Amino acid sequence: MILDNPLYKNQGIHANLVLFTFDNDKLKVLLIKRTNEPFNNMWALPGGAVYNNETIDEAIKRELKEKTAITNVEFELFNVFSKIDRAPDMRMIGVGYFAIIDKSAVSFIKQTQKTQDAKWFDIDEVPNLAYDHNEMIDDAKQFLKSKIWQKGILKKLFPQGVTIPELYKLYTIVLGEGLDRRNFRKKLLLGEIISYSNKVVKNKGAKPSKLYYIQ
Amino acid sequence: MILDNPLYKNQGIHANLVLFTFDNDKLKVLLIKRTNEPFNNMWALPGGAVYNNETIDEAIKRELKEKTAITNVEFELFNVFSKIDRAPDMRMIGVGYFAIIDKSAVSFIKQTQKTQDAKWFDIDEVPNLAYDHNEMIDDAKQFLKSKIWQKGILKKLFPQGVTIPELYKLYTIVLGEGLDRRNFRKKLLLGEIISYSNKVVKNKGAKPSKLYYIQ
DNA sequence: CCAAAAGTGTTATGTTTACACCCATGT
DNA sequence: ACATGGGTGTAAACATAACACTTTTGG
Repeated sequence: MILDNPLYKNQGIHANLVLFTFDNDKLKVLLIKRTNEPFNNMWALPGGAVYNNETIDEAIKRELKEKTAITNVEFELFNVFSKIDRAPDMRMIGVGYFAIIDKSAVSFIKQTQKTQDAKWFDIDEVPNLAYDHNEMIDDAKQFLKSKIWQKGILKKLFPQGVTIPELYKLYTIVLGEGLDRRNFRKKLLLGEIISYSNKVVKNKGAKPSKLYYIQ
Repeated sequence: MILDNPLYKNQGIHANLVLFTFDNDKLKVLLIKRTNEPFNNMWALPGGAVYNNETIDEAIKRELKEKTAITNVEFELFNVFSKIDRAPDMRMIGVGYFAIIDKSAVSFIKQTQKTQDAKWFDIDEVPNLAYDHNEMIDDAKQFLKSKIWQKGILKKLFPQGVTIPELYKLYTIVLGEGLDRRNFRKKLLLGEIISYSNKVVKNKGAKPSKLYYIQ
């Protein structure tokens, strides 16, 4: 009976992933250049319509693999988007997922078939995107804010270790200015979030930074 | 083109609301007795299929009003459910919303047309429900746990004031045993969550409880 | 030698935890 | 009078906030 009712007909579900990384002191987001209508040739978030034979989680994994060759990403729901006209042609509900991975995935993407279509954009240089994907990214940034003190996020971002100044830049971008550098360091160390690796990283014209591992 | 692809055909979206209240020292959830197939005569969460001419938020409001006459409820997304067979007949994605309201809404429901169909169930006495609604409720309980210290929740639950023992029972149910009564009181008062009303509430065979307002 | 950026410690304030006895009421 | 359940305070541990000078390096 539902099938006959125009109020319910022709609906679909989009699964989209806002995938962040932190590279070269910039917060970046992965975008794909579309090669189909609608929004052909526009940049968009990775993702697409959910198949009938898969869960939304599976759809995200499939789409990400197809379009970027990235696998083994853990992601998390952050919001659902249901404006009536968010997609042309058809009523599509958008389900937004959040993930963050380390910058070594940058080169990984470049090895895929669709290399020319996938690119990391600085979060401040995101162009106009297909659908409501700009809105999704804004929302995901807020979500990141609420999760940034979780060790899990840091482990995913810095599996090879990190310096405190590098972390400080990340937190400044995500949370905004105004963090005290000394208290920041104390929180990371006393809170047992990082531990010293006995290595240092050289800096041009300045004292070397100590390298820490995420605990 | 999407319309012709069996992988995408005949999908729909369910919006469901897990509506909690706290009444008579019990955490309760609102259920509706279904009067249509599928799952005719089974208890279920309020909600239903999202129309093409409304957002999911609007669908929740409409369904709740239709089935319980309750309006002006603030709700929040807590999860999305996408198991392939969660609905018979058709592929339906379920979007779960959370809300909590004060117990005076109990009588409100009884004044509606569908009174015999809507009932508050003690959270420990929820029967087998239609669809995956038991799973949704379990999930919403977890969500409540993460929000229970927010003043907004308490304001919605106790607009007419509350005693500390009553709050203590709520927190014990939601968070589990093991809260220290004196520290609990201190947190509420020093944290400026509640403030004394100069009224008391009588207790049988025991000292009266002070009544507090949520600040 | 100097500019740039990283490293470092103390004090005060607020928050959380642990813990046990007295008080008002109804029967 | 007594059982029931509500009310109350203090000290220790821990977390957060405010605040400025010294050290290492490259040019």
